[in-house]
Amino acid sequence: MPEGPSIVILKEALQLFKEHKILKVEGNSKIDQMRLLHQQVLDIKSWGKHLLICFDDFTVKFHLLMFGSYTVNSKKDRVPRLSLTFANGYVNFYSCSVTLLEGYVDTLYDFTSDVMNENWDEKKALAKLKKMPERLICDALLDQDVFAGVGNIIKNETLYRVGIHPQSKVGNIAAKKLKEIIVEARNYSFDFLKWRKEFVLKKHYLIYNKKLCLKCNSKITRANTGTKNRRSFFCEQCQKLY
DNA sequence: TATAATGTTTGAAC
DNA sequence: AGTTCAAACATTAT
Repeated sequence: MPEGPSIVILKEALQLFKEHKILKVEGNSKIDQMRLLHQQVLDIKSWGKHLLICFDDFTVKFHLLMFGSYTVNSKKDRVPRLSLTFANGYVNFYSCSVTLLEGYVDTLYDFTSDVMNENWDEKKALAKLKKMPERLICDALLDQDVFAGVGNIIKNETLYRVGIHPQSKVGNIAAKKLKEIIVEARNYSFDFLKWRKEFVLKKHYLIYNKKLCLKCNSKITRANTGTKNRRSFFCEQCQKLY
């Protein structure tokens, strides 16, 4: 469910509630639910893996973490974390993190660091990478301050596409190559979005969960890498270690 | 059926 | 006081 492109799909699914008033709030979330009641939704946005329901002086942030889910105009057989009812339908969120942030959304988020956002800024991403020469690229790609929205699947697929070993040190990668990674992280994220919408994401994996390299037919290495210790799939032949 | 997985925050331990 | 790391949360496909 929860890498950036999936949250874009969620955001799009909720646009019908924009400018509508909340008629009912339910769920086991500990946030001050009454704060939302009778309020008008001004906007519904996403930033990386965050879904943001925006009101004039506060913002409700949803993070689906690993297992979160949602339904629109239908319900699951368990208590939702939060349920919002409008005149034209309702949305339920399950097993996710919900936080109420004070202030209007644009004062809280920098959308230039969201790979899915129209204001994504490659140059800022490059500048941030240059400040972390000791980090491994597998960790840097998962850093939400640099690549908001990139998750473990996007990380692996991006690195395979650009031919870079996940355990390469950022400082050892030439700026030109870093730019390629930055461009491809966004490119692949949009491919992910398109394929996810068509329910064909998995069949387009080139490396994630694969056994053999599609380019050279050698065995794909699977290992937990970086300080984040997340699963990496890579081809020792086709992905250069810097 | 047991396991592992698209993620992040928290707080204990050092 | 700063860093590190395990625990917690929670669902579903294999």
